[in-house]
Amino acid sequence: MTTIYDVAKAAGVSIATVSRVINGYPFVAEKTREKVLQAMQELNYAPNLLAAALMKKNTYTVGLLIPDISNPFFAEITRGAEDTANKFGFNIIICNTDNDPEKETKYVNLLLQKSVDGLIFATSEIVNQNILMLKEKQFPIVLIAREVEGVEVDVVLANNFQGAYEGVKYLISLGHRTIAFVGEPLNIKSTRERQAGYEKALQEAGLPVDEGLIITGLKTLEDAFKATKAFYPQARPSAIFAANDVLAIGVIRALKEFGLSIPQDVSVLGFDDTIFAAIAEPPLTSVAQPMRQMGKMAMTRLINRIQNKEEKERKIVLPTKLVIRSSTNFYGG
Amino acid sequence: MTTIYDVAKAAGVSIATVSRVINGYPFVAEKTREKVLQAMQELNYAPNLLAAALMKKNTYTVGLLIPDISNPFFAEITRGAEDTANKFGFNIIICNTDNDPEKETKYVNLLLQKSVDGLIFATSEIVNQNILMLKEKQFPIVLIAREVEGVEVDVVLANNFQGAYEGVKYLISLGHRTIAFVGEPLNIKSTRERQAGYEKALQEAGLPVDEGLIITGLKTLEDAFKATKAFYPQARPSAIFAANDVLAIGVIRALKEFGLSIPQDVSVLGFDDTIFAAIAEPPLTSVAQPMRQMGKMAMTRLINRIQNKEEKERKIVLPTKLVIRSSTNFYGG
DNA sequence: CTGAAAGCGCTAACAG
DNA sequence: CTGTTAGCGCTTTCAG
Repeated sequence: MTTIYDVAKAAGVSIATVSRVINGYPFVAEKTREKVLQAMQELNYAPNLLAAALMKKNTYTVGLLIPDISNPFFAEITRGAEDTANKFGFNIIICNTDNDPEKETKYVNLLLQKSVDGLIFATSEIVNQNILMLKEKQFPIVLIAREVEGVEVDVVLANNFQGAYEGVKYLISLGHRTIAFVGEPLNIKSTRERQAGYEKALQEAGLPVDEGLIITGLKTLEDAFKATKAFYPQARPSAIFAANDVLAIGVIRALKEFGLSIPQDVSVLGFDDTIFAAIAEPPLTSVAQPMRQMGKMAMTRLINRIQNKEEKERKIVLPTKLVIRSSTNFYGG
Repeated sequence: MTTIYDVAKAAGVSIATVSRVINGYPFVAEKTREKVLQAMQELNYAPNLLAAALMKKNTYTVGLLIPDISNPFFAEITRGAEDTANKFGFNIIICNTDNDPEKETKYVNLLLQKSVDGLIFATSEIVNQNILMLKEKQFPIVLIAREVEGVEVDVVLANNFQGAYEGVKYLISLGHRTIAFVGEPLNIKSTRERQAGYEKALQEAGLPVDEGLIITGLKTLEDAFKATKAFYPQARPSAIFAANDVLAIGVIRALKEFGLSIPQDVSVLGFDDTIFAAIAEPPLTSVAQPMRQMGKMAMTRLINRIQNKEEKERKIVLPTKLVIRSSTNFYGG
């Protein structure tokens, strides 16, 4: 490994001068700079960032804690985050927490020992010890996709309420009057907001909010499949709003087993607009969360915070967008 | 930040001794060890791994270069790799290269400056400068999913030939006699191997290899869709083997537009068994690559290499597995 | 078994 | 504008 000493010797200057040109320090004679630059080139020198970090107190590395990278939703967020990290010369360490607080804590501690400059959490539903601790230390963090109440921290998320509201309004505009809501567990705030948006749209249209049409607590495609098999025969909605794409696919699968056609017999609306929506059969109309954009914003925010700690915490709410494909149609159409 | 000096002072020993207990050095008096441990506890001390790395020459961080984390295939590999990295106390930095050699080079250089202990490449189709350079430096690397000819490096991949062979044999056992092959560009070695497996199965069954039934050079769902629309009417195979799941979905979509039912009219076989296979309609029979396993093996191998550099390079070929779902059926069934 | 001392490769005052 | 000198926080001889 060639070090700053080798360069200094080759260029006939002191290591301080070499350090100055490495870091673009302004008051270096043009001639000296050139000598140094040339020596660096010739020796194929690249500064050891570990050593630099030890003094400078930053590593240009941040951690990204997500439940599971194999979930396309988080993979998209990660892509957005990594792209902008890269743009600013940062790298990201990814950590799959599986929503396990202990795993999360272990990761956080390890990353702190490695002196990462900041952390993005795409994982916590409720405030936890880690976030509190980091917040207290004034360590740069930003939360993504899920809001956490009770602490002032930066957070970026999509407008779940508005997205659901507009999606259901669209179904109503298609002539649907009996619209079911199929969602995840209610302890997730985004589920509650999506449900609220659904109800608001109904109410605004003078339609009743029927408990029998609201099924929540569903986590998997299978759950949605079974729930639909169970509730559809009595309820017979003409449209179903599923609070995420995977649930929507479970719904569709169950409907098909009843011999129904989508969207001729029943319209189905999803949420998230992950890759699943495009792959589904029929391709799913879905409320798109700007996943990459969320990753991008979160990272931008984090880097900002890293470089300028005194900024005030902010909640950034990104708009959703209804992506119309083939799973929705006019009532009776 | 509390340092090793604080602990030493609190425990009434030298920093050398503290360092020894941190690193589990054996010859420390039990009493001393306990004093130190207690001081560490009380001060809530955690060693600065950056400083340690500067001396020890390892960071317990490795880089993972993939084309795109938002591609479920690579996301699965990443999950497998991260899990085992974590198990061994390593972290991974992920890098999306988009198959761009320049981006790759930039990442490699940056990661080297950050002193990562090793690198996994899930990206390179052909030998490139980066790999050659790293190999020459004896820097620990392992390649994954794609074989690269011309260098001796560790590589882990699935048995593409065998997988294709068995998949097509299965179609033949179902009674199919006219089986098409729909694949990616032939400059990708895995495509060539899958095609070879397909041909071997046909030949072994005494079936002709018909050029008109072999379509390659396809990259996207759209490509497969269009290609199928174009070739199906003349060729009329009773089964189609698509060399990956996304292509299979494109094929199915085109077939449905012809008013055909899957698998009653045409059987479709995919490859990879990504999440898409389960989501597809109908759920896809697919040759599964053990993606997580591949990530796991690659990481295991890398860590081995990091800790024991003189090992010999190896090529690890993992078996595939045919996952039968609903897109395949008896000929005429 | 333990401590002193020398560095890992770099940055950051401080003189000059 | 440039060099000297302290470290950053830790590991590792080398004595003892």
